[in-house]
Amino acid sequence: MSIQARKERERAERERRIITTARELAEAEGWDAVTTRRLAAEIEYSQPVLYSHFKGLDAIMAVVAVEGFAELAQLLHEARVGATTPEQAVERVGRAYSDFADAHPALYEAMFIRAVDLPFATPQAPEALQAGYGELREAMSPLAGDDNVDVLTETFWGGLHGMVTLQRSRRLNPSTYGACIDLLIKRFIG
Amino acid sequence: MSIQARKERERAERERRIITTARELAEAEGWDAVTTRRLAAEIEYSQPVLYSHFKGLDAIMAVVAVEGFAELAQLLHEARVGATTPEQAVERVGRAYSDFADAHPALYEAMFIRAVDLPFATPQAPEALQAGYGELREAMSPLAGDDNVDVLTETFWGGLHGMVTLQRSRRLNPSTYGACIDLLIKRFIG
DNA sequence: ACTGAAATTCTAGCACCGCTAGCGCATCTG
DNA sequence: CAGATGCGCTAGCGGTGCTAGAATTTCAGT
Repeated sequence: MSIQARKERERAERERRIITTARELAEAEGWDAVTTRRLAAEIEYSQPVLYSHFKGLDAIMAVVAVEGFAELAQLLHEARVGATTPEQAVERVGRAYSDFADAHPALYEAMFIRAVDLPFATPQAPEALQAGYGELREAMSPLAGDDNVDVLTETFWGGLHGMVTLQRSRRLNPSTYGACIDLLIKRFIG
Repeated sequence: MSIQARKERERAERERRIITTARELAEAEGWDAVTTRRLAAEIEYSQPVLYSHFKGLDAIMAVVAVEGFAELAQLLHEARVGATTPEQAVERVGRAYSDFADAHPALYEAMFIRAVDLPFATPQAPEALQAGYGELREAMSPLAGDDNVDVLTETFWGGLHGMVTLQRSRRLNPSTYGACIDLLIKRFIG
């Protein structure tokens, strides 16, 4: 059975290489540069090999997205537990979200702009995604008051997402972006 | 000069037909269905004709987007002037924006998600776009208080845009979407 | 150790994309 | 009526995601 174990291990390694190569390529040159031919050349296999691991290019992007969900969830968690007041928690979480989007634009794109075939607001959603949402929710919860916590969480998330996407597509005045994030947070703390 | 006038008129009509066909096709089947071959077939000319009118497919989408800016600006204006209080103005404008996005998803996509080659937060931006922003700004202005009006306007816009885009890509719980819009507006009125 | 079977990887190709060079025809000018 | 001009066409380039089927490698049974 050792020989089969080796093959499985090598196959898993190749799959990892596909994913990390896709992510690196996307972060370096954007998702448009991540083509099946390019990816295949990069891992030094032929195109059809990709399809023995994934259903298609979208599925590869989805796996990268899930990786991103995990990293974001971790960052949001650290931001939240590092706060001393509920208000500070919201502020830190909001800033962590915005910073993450700025630091990893391609990753953010896979997570929240492209890759529609992932389930989102359901129990079938990836665990890491639910964890990230949970961090946001946990931060908002003490400040909900009469408002429904999920509505509040989704709205705050929507606000952050909107700022992030308008900023990244150069639709906002760049010089006021920071002030906008500040104001958004203020409106959800008050 | 009458013969040349006729030719110019016919050429302008053909250009209009390209634009309206692109928009109709996009609204009916999404922008992915708007290909040069499809568009050419629809207007009953060959592909290269498109390039005698526009630099490329992106330019066609940009023209559709500008059309959308004008329509949105008109809707926002009507919403704003139909209000009796500053708070109601913000509420009506916010709802008009969200309703517009829901009613014309492909148009909204061209305006605020794709088509990056249009100038946005500068004086070179299309007039209709500036007009739309102006309506938003006018609505927010009375409620700015100590906050910078442009920062407030961009932030409110960002919030709306975020809700709209997360909703359209099915990343939100559909049953709470309305409540989220309500809450967002409330947070910017209070 | 050798041969047939099974699994794996490759080459080659499909149908499509945006875009363009350059030919042929229709129209206008002298 | 001949030549020049401009317009729309056919055909093609290099690219895309994806796949059928050949070829190679690896395994299993005698």
